[in-house]
Amino acid sequence: MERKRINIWWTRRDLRLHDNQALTAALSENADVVPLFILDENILDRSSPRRNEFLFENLKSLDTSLRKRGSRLILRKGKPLPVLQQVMQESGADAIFAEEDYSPYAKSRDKQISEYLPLILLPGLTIQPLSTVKKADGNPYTIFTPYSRQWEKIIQPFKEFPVPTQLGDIPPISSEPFPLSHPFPLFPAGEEAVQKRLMVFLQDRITEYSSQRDFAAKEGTSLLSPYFHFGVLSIRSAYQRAFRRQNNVSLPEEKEGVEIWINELLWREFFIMILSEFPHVAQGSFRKVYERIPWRNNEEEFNTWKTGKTGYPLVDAGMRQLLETGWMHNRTRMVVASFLCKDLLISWQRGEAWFNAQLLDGDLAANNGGWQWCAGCGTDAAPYFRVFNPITQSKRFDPDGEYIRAWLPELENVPDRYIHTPWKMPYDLQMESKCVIGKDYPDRIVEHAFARQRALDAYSKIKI
DNA sequence: TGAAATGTTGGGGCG
DNA sequence: ACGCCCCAACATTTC
Repeated sequence: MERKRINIWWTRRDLRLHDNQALTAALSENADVVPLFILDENILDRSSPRRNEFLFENLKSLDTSLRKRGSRLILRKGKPLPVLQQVMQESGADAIFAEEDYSPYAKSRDKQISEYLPLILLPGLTIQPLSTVKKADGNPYTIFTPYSRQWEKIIQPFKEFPVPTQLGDIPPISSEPFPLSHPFPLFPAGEEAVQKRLMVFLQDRITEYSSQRDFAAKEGTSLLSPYFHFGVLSIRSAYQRAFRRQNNVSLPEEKEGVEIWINELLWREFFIMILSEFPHVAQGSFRKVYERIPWRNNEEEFNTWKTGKTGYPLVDAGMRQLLETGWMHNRTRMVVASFLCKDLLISWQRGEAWFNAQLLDGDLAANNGGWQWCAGCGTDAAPYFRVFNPITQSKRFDPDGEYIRAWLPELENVPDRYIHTPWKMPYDLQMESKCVIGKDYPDRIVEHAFARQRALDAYSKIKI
């Protein structure tokens, strides 16, 4: 009798059992599957302790789901190639199945492994495989709008891959213990939790996404990004369900909410494509000329930005939300990024590195794309003269100062009238609100009108 | 997915 | 009735 096939399901950024093409392929021909995750120092050391913990939480959850199906997650530490060689040998596996990842490190890693081992890559990191969305001449898009039009034109209805009911026997091989980690109150780990979150969002909030998403204090966004980063939630499932939801709402503003949310998924896909096609963006500006911006890079000012002590309430609230929770509202991300690049003239790469060190959803493609967009040096970038006014943004998107007060307790008693501009408070009111400027809350690090002009001057110097 | 500066229009107050 | 001024509201241009 012929021996049963054994396949390794090497999970990397697809920590899920639902809609998983790589896992489905590993299970074909009735094979036994060895679920494997490799703790790769190349990645873990360059990531952040907090994001690693979030990863570990999700690994534990994946292990639990696998155990319910008579399997388990094998955890190994080390460099991927030798680890895979070892596990192949120990388990007698025939092939390795994994979801394709388009980031530079992942591509070179997988290419090297393919030279030695039967590694089969399958799509799933994006809604459509990257290679399908190209310009008529075969070149990649570099501008979002035509890219998204083409994307929508060629997308076909698809079936989600079902959750496997059982994964076969696992050979008696060893596994590392799971590293210590703690739960994140805002982002409960695991597929079950995220499925529920998606359902609630689609049911209750997505139709108001267009009108609510920019208000920093509200829960107007989906809060799904950390799950998308690790593939705990399938981007395809999320897209498909949102798309179906769009077809059963009737009011135009509700349709718009869904449409705009789907558009955000396409931005993600766009930036993954950009990083894949133009990997030099990980090293510097997409457009070379922007390497010449005369950044000031003042270390002290960079520190006040990181710790949320710039004296601009909305900026500081955002930075403290990031520091405390590992997440920041998207509107504030744009505001703090504009403030760093334009008002402080500190290199977008410094900001990118800090975000990457703090964010649970920190993702090279999206983070890099977002920062280059804000700095105005990217593919489909904001024009260099687009400088956010931190006060105007504050009044517009946190009108009652609810978000500001949530993250800046020292402004708790500042009256509404001064919540966006506490430095304008008369001294006796500062005393009364227990918020003396320069003592309880810092004075502005720089005056915006001056900083704006300075940024315009600096940027215009490098114009061709 | 901006903001500020500048230009235009139109209504109301007023001599 | 008329012209003039002021200014808000909106539109356009510029950075």
